[in-house]
Amino acid sequence: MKKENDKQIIPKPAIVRLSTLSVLLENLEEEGKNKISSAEIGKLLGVPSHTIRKDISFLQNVGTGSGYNISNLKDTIANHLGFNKYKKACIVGMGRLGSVITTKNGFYSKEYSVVAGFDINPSKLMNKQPDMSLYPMNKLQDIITKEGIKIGIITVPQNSATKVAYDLIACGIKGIINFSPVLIEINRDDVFIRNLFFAGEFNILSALISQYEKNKL
Amino acid sequence: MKKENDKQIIPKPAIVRLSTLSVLLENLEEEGKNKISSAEIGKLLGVPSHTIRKDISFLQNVGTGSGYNISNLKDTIANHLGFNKYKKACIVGMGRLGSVITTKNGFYSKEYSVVAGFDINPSKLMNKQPDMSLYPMNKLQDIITKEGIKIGIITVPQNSATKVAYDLIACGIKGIINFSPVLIEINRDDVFIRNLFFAGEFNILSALISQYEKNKL
DNA sequence: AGAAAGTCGTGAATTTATTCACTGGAGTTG
DNA sequence: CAACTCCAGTGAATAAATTCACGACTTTCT
Repeated sequence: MKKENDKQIIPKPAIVRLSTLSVLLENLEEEGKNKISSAEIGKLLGVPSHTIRKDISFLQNVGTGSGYNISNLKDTIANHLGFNKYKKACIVGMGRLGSVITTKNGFYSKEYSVVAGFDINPSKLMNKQPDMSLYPMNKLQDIITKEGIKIGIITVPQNSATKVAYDLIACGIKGIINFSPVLIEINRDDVFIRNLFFAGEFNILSALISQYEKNKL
Repeated sequence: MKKENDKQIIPKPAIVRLSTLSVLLENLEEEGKNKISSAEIGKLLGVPSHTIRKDISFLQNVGTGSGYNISNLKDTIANHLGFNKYKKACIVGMGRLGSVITTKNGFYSKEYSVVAGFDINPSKLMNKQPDMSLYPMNKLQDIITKEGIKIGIITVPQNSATKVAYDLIACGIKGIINFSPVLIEINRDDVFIRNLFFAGEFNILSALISQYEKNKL
């Protein structure tokens, strides 16, 4: 019932599940719910309850003996996984996609904020968004440094995505959400990229469905 | 050098890597490149070369002894993973996000097509897109059945996302790309969901960066 | 208060995925 | 054409992640 060595490594799949779980907890909290069991969480995440308990056990004890207090659990995950350290992001590419995902609506993150937007095209910089400043590309280094931004979003066309990624990394960005359908080659292990291109997601679903069909025979 | 039992199961992480690889190959092919080695692929995907070779070995032999022919490899992956079976998708929620991701630009998939869009709000159905038909929600079953659609995209607000998901599944959809920040509970193993909500991605990056910082000490 | 039902936490067992290490084919060079 | 280099494929070893099984704590019910 104790945990001394805090440097224990958490399996990457567990990190991903816990990160997703956190979004769920945020919503449940807003709905006024305050308690949840590992079995309920498991159903929502599509994994068995023991996987959830194991994941949470990499953090610290937080269960009450009868379910988890949602608010506590959410805070424990955030603290332990370091969500609170990197809350600001910037986005490069203020075209339609860039504008939409930085508009504060139901799809915008409640916990993070995109504080700066960049574009090569000065006319795009007129798409003023509240709570967000727009800059030309030559301000990249300045703003990222000044604001201490560690996460960048790439919504530029394919042909410039790689260059943008390298620029961001050179400015100290450590995490990238990439919507452009190109893979970015990086030779360092301190920078993380999440590729969200739709073609890839289609492929994955298609493959999973096919595998299921094939294996059930 | 042979592979009889085609029902061998492919590790899920391998499926995801191969699905992503396919997008990469598509791009390289367009650029006129026609050969690539496992080492090069590995750098782009951020994994070691032997992982790539192993992944590809779950398919069938396709290497030439000196690298892979890009076009062959792409076709082998597509055939083996069944990409060709499910090329049509539909989308529910024709708001700004829905409109943007179905606009045929650099972010739109080249290999798949969203053939139908649905929305509760009839006024949204005026956002006419070329190559895509828009319908009210009561046409869901009709169109999905008629077109044989197996993949659905959810871009509706949180409060209706779950219901939409269940409707889609009831209509025979087997794969869902969900942009709404809610987790959808499903009790069947033949339906797959990819959650692309941004808050989750932020959390994941934030956690990965923090873990790196912590473990490197 | 005692019994029963529900739930978490966790070391150990098991399963799954990755990495290793080596074989042999393919292209290249002198 | 012989020697060399590069690279894919793969069974076996290793590492990682998941699952199991059970002890301990909570709440509920009679």
